Amino acid sequence: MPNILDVALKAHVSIATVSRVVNKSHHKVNLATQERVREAIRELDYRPNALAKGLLMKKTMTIGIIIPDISNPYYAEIVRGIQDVADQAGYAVTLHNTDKKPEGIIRYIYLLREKSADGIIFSGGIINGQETLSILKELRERVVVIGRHEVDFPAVMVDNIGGAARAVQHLFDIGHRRIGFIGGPDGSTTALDRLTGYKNTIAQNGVTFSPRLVKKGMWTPKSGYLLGTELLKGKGRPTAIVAANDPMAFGAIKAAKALGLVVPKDLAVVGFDDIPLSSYFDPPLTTVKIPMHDLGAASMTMLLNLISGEKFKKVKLFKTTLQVRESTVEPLKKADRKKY
Amino acid sequence: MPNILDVALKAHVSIATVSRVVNKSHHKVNLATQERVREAIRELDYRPNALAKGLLMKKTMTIGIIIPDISNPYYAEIVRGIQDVADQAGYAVTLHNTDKKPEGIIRYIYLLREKSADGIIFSGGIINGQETLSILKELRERVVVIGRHEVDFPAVMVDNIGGAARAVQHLFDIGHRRIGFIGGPDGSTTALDRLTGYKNTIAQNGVTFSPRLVKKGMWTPKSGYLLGTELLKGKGRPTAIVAANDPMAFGAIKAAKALGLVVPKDLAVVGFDDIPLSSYFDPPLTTVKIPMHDLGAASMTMLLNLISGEKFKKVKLFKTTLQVRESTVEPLKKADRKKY
DNA sequence: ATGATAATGGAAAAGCTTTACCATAGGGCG
DNA sequence: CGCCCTATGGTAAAGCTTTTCCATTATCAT
Repeated sequence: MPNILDVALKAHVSIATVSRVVNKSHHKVNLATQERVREAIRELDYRPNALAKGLLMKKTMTIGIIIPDISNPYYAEIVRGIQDVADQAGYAVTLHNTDKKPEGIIRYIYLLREKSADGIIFSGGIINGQETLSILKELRERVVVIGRHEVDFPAVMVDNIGGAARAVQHLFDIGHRRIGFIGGPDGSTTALDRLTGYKNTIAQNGVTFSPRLVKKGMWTPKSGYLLGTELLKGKGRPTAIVAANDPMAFGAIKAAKALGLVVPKDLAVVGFDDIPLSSYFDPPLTTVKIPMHDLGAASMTMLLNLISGEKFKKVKLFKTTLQVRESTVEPLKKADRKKY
Repeated sequence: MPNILDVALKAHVSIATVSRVVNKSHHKVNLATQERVREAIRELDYRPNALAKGLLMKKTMTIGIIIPDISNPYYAEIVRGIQDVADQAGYAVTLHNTDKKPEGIIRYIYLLREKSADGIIFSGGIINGQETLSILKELRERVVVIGRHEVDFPAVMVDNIGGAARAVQHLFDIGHRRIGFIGGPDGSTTALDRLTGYKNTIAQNGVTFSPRLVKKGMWTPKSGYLLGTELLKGKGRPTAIVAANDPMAFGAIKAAKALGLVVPKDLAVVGFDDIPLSSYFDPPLTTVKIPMHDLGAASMTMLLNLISGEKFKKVKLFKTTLQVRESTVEPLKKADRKKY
């Protein structure tokens, strides 16, 4: 690979001049000289070495994303949002999945630090423990977090509590009283918030919380199926189920069908996230819509602000909306749908 | 951030000694000295700067992935496979989406070259044009391609032609003669191969190709719905449809239902890929299973071989298998299922 | 014609690591 | 007791860029 000296030699100028041409320095360079340099660059197919540049400038134009699992559509969509903004701004993105290895987060933080990443975006998983915090402290000005508020970094938040509340209230509104909940795994704040919204709302409607009606899933359709079956086979079966994400809702619906129940007549089901496939399901899934792409985009925008040192609001909250479809109610006329 | 000199000073040794301790050089270092160095490293929380290291060693332990769109579950799964292997081997991964910008590929190749990536994995999208090829030529020994064979790089292949053939043959076997096809967009070799398999197989079964029965989709459920509607509304409607991926199959099934058709009685539908949700759909989707995770893992393994200079087989072909479910046939007993 | 100023080009340092090569000191052996 | 070898540690170069100061040249004006 040619370096700047090769170019300088070929164009019969100094490396300083080459750099000035490449970086459009305000320091003036004779037009003819510029052309000579550009010609040499073209012939050699020269590109400045980003490693050397990064080393000197303390800027790598690279940020890291740390998420549990890219094959989860929820995170895939967030990552896409991040990338769209990052790419626009000239930043490259490295991706790191933390699941299947508990020590993942710390390892990746160190890795990113070694590689001089300009910033980090976290989503999901668990941030805690003294070690993680102390490591993060050093990077404070370069971290944005999605979906958690208990750590004092800039954050993009989702109203999960409110979303779950709306889902549950919707079920009460259409007459349900025994409402099951298929949540996420321990340690996920998203899962916790969604559960909190559920608890709050049943209490508000004068129903006592029954631990039997609450299960902890693993975000997968399979766990939705398994836990849905448990919920529906036990005595005092719920007439409605809220699942903490759409794939688990699909699993629960499958479980209901396997038991001969008809959705929504015998069992109403509400999901969470509104992944692209949810409206194509049969029945189309009522779900709490999360603007995943926007979440990602907003977090990257924040990080950009952080890097450039601009002032900005440290917390951005995204509202959730309930998409009412046919897994909770028989098809409605448009006019009626509005009230939810 | 502390550097190696800070450590050396603190431990009262030279930087060479520090490096020896850090990199476990065979050059021996007094045990007491080692401990002093390690102590200093711990106190300063020192980590070697990967930029400087990469610059010197010409090795960055980073590879790039260039794909059309991470929010497509097909690619998300491939990326996960790549990452699992890469992570194991200590490599970080940068991700680049090419859709929505035709010049994407070239831009990312240059970017990766600037950043001294140790290798690149391509999947999907279109590689052609003189410029792209000439750029790639310089990188020849560091590129692995997934799903295309017309360029002379090491490749991980999928038997898309055979898969489509099996899907179509299955439909013939259960009595269908008018079989529609919802393919992918122009320029996608995957889409092309799947179409070829379709064409071959209808010909083998003595049916003449009818352009009317073939549509070009965009991989999305929406395009499946739209094109499914077109297919089913026209005269001489097909009794079966093969979709080039699962989301489009879901769309087509929704279209059928909207028209009052029952799947599989009035219309049989086969998808492609077998994404996790496919078996949870209603009816569970018959589909050509692609081992996406393995595809990604295999490509990264190849790239690792390429990097280490080991000999390896330059082309790895993955077979596809037909998952027969209830979108083509009423539930079968296990024994019967075998024959497909 | 000469001095001053503007226009342009160059040299060198900093950023951080690894490693080949060199230097030193101490111990063992003759 | 002196020499040599071995064990250990140090020095310096290479890898490539950007940018700050300097230096040079040429042109213009007096």
